[in-house]
Order: sequence, then C-alpha cells, then structure tokens
Amino acid sequence: MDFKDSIRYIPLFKGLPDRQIEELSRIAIRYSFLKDRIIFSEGDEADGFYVLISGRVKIYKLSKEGKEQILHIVEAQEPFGEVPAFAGKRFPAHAEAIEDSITLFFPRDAIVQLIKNDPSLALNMLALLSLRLRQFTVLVEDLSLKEVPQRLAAYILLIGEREKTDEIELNINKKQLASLLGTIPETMSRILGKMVSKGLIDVQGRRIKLIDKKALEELAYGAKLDI
Amino acid sequence: MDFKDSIRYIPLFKGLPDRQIEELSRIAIRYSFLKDRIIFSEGDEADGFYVLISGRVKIYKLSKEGKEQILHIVEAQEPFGEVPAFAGKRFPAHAEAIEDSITLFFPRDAIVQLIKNDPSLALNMLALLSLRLRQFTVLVEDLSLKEVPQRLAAYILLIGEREKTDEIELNINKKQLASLLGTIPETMSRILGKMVSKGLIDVQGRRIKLIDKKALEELAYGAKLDI
DNA sequence: CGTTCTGTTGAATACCTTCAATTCGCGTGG
DNA sequence: CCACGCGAATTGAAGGTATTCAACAGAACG
Repeated sequence: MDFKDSIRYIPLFKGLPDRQIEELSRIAIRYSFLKDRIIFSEGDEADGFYVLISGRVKIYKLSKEGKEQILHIVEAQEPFGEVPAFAGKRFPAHAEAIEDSITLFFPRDAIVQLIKNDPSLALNMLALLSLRLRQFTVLVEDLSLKEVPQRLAAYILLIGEREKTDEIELNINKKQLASLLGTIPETMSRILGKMVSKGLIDVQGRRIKLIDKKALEELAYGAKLDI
Repeated sequence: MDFKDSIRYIPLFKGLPDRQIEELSRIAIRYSFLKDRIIFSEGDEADGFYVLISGRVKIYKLSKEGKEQILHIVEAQEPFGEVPAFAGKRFPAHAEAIEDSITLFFPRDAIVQLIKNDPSLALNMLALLSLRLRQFTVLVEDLSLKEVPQRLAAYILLIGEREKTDEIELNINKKQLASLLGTIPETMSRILGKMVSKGLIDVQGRRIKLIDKKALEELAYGAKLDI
C-alpha cells in the first residue's frame, strides 16, 4: 500500500526529502483500532512507534486499584509510543483508542536507519520528545503543586485560548477530563458546580461557557477559590 | 582550554569520532557553581545545555506559595537543561547546585550542527530524552496514583537495588527527599517513623537499614501499610 | 424501552498539610 | 574544647482537600 500522502504532511516528517518519504511509506504498516480498543499496554515489548492518522488515542497509567491517570491525549498527525524506540524496549504506559482510529506503525530499525541518513528527521524527533518533556513538567507541577480547582481553571482557559472562543466544547467526556487532571469524576463535578454557582462559567453537558475569565485567571494563576 | 578528557567519557558523547570530541571540547564553556547557587530559572532564555562534570544539581518546580517539587537530581556525567535546545527556547524548570558543581555548557547552534553531522550523537540524545520521559511517567504515576508511604518504600528499595546494599546512605537530605517524593518534611518524618515502629527499616540520620524487605516490597507494589 | 454507562449529590472518612513548639545535629567562633 | 546558634528534623493538634461509598438522575445505545 502507499501512504505517501498521509505521511508527507505529518509534522514529524517535515522537511524530509522525497526519497525518505517514499522509504517511510514503504515501511509503514497501517493499523486500525475501533473505539475502546487497547493499542498497547504498559510493559509490552515494542519494536516501533505509531503515528495517529485519524481518531484520538489516550496514553495513560493505571494504579493497582484501577484508577487511571491520563498522561496525554494524542491528536491526529501526532506520533505516540516513541519512547521505547530509543530507550528501553517496553512501553512505559498504556494506549487506548478513545475514538475509531487509524494509525501508521513504523518499525524501530527502519526509523533508526532513516535517522542515521537524515539529520532533519533526528532534529524533528528531538523537538518532539523535548516538547513532551516540557508538557510533563507541567503535569508534574499541576499534580504536585496545584489543587484541582486551579488545574481545572487552567485547563478551561487553555482550551479557550486554543480554540479562540469563550464557548468551549470538551472533546473528551468528564470522566476522562477528571483522569487527565489527576482526580475523579465526583470531585470534577463538585468543582464545576462551584464554578457555576460562583458565576465563573456555565455548563451544558460538554459545552462550557467562560463567563468571568478574569476570575478564572485569578484562580488558575493567582489566589485560591474561596467559596 | 581543553576538556577533551572530561568529554570523552560522557555517556551522551559515547561513540563519537575523535574529530567530534575535539570539536566539542573547542565549543564547551566551563561554568562552576557553589552549593546553593541557581544555575538557571524557569522561563530563562536558553541558548544551550549543560553537562554536569562533578557535584550534584537539582531540577525543580516552585509553586507560587514557595513549595518545591524536585523533578530530577542530576548526577555527574549527566546532561541537563537540554529541553530548550530542541523545543521552545526557555527552561521549563529551575536548576540549582546542591553541591559545589562543575559543568560544561554547550551552545545550541554548535550542538545542532554536530547532530547534523553525526547520527550517533542524535541517537544518544534521543535515548537520553526518551529515558527522561520514561522517568517522568513514573513520577506522574507516583504523584497521582500512589500514596506517600508507597512512594517512599519504592524509593528506598530502588536505592538499595542501585547500591546493591541493605544499608543505604541518602545522598540528599530529608527535606529534599520529601520534595522529590512530592510531599513535605513533616509527612516524610512521620512515615519514616511508622516504618521504623513497624520494623521495616532502621533510621540513623541519613542512613537507612532495610530490615523487612519483603514487607517493603509488599507496601511499594502490593497492599497498603496498615499501622 | 430497557439496559448500561456517565454524571451528580450527600455523608463519612482518609490522607496529607499547616501551624506551632521543641529537639537534634553540626559547624563556627570564642 | 566547649558553647552557641542556626537550620534540619521531629512531634502534636487542628484543619482542609480530595476520595470513598452509596444512592440516584440522566444520557446514550441497541
């Protein structure tokens, strides 16, 4: 099969010469996953990494009691599962399709070979891993140094920025939002409730309207929410 | 100045041809930091990264109330501050010498040039960043999904493994251990106390003797500590 | 139209932190 | 060499934030 078009526009492969794109399309393997399908589990041996072509994937850890912490929500065009391609040989977390998803799989050896041939792929990959590290420092900071209302306010504002709107639509359900913010649905629900009664936001299902942005910012980056 | 010997044995630079080592020693700049000196702060602009030659450095985040979360303790021969060399341009966290330290600083442009010339440096750097990502997934898991006694037990066992001894000597003080484990000295102290009274360990200052390893493992990876 | 999963609410509880008061340990200077 | 002083470490009491458990409401799905 020929995936050249899917591959050409993946940011990770930006700047690669046509020859390399052809080579990539030759070695890529297409895998599809229905919603709720496990793509890999923590500890599984890995011999390559994935790029998400369409759909959405969550990367997460599980506690022995079954509580879940989402590390990252993978969006289309993003690679995932790349850690064991370069260090260790097992996936450090679980991956599950949260929508019907199409991925391309790239075997490690082929990628390493390509990196040896083309430094721009190496630099793209370094940029990607560095960005992930940066995101993880924020996650650690949130989990360790901030309380749930702060995290939630920051998240809402972030989405608002990203979508350039004051009326955001969550692209994950509240259970998963809770897991992403390191808490549980009950807590999530209570805090959303408080924010509504304080007049900071308005909530209709997955739709959140930002009403008092100033107060949200104050909460996210400034003082505590006193209710 | 000539740092060739310091550089040759840095794992990050393993496998590089002599020519590259020479080049590295030409561009490296030596910086020394006394204990407690800030090396860089979160948000500072970065135009290169460091390798620690001797001493010890902590990488950490600060909350607005002043609480500290240590992300990583850098040991000799390890690079640090490498994220903004490849993505973004500012340091995502603070770095401070916790012992008198000697570092080499490598300007970003020079390193990028070297990577373009030599894929083995690229692969070493990718391995390093991947390893850090792996470590961060564990930190996130600990902070979000485990309680302090579990984290502490796991940490003690880890050091015991690493040093291959049942009588470990902490190389950081308990305040910093608390910060590394995402808690505060008081909590740390109480839990160590409970572990002692339960006969799991014995504590003499910075020296911890592992007495009941089985129970420690049970605590770290199995059931709860009921006291 | 019932079943199942998501989301909400209340009460009780657990864990950790905060604050305050000592105590300990160690380096420095008299 | 001892005493002092200061930060590190410990301990107790009180309080706060988030979780647990349970019950129920609501939405989605076949």
